[in-house]
Amino acid sequence: MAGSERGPRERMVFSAAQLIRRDGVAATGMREVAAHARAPRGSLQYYFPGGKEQLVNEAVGWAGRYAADRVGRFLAGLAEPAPSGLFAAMVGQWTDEFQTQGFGSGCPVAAATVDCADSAESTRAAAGAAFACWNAPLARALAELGVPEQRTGSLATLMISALEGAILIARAERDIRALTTVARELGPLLDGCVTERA
Amino acid sequence: MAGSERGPRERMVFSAAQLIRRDGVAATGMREVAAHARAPRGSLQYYFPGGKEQLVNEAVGWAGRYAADRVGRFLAGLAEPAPSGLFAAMVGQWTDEFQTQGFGSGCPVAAATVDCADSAESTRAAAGAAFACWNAPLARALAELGVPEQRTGSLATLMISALEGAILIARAERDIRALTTVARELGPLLDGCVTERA
DNA sequence: GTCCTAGTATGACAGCTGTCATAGAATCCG
DNA sequence: CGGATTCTATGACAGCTGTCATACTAGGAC
Repeated sequence: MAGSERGPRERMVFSAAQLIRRDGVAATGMREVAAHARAPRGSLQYYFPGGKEQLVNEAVGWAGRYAADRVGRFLAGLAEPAPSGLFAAMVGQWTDEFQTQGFGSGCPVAAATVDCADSAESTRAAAGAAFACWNAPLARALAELGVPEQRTGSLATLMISALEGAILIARAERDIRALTTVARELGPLLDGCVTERA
Repeated sequence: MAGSERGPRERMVFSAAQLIRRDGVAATGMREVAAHARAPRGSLQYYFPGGKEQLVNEAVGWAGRYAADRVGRFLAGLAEPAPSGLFAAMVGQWTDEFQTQGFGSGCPVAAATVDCADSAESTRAAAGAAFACWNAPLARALAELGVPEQRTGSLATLMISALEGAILIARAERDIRALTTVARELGPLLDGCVTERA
């Protein structure tokens, strides 16, 4: 999660995502984003003529694509292929972050949803798209792991739901307990859905 | 969810919870809370000398107690006692709200967590307490439904996680699909944990 | 050289935020 | 009646927000 070589525009989107997932959308200022990205403040209105809403939407979209990409990498890196292992890898990314970086930051898509679902329609739509963008490759991965097609979408939604909720609880409690719990309880269920060998 | 007969202080806490769950903590102003509660603005500093943080914390605490109370009512009103039915009732409360009131508002505890976990330690603690306050009666209810003691806490956490995550997705997509999905997929798993008859 | 464009730099704007100081009403006690 | 307590009213404060207008610099095209 390091970003420094890219252009100022990309750095600002990346920084926006980072600040949003820490403080929420409303508490994240544009001047702050520029400073965090070490980008000139004058470039904000140049790259983002749509204002803060555009910047936030792009940050949310970036986060969705990032999550989607990771699914593929987790699937490829699985020791033994099983849905429970994939879910454990997704959860593990968060337990690792919380244990090494602290509980300061959560999911930027969740933050955008909570802060903008009723106040900025385009941002709400961006968050919806981000979740969909995350769900699709996850469902494909489940299919590859032997889950019958008609359930892959539902199970992917369940996995994302449980993960997002556990992230919330973990941050509130400053304890990864909720994350390890959902991984442990959901894993067997997911594996129980496998009917074919890939 | 109507509050009008109580005193101004309670009305302000209640209004704060409503506004927070709609717009998030940062976007909710104190003047707005007073206006929404039809309470005098001058009373804010009188009832909440701790400022906005105190008001937010009390709203979060109220929400946690409200959720905990509902678990008992759901359990009592269950047609046939099973964990899946309890979970369906919890989910149903949200599908009902979304379908009748729209997707404008989510969970206030989630909003407080997202907005304050890294910026207001006391609010983060209040959110953690709210989740714990919700988890306890839910775990007890599962025990009463025949789930062995050592798993009740874990399953309660899984239920709350999945519900909170599905609320997020539903708001982002403006579709209750995620909620019905988690209820359908998680129900059988929950029932499968029942070993004793109550 | 000039011209054009991409990107940057500032400063100002109105609007809102939470907080505080201070004064005022209302209500009950004795 | 006086007096105390509880609650309300109001105006001001510094600080921050997103946005805009405007002027500037760099770098290449020709």
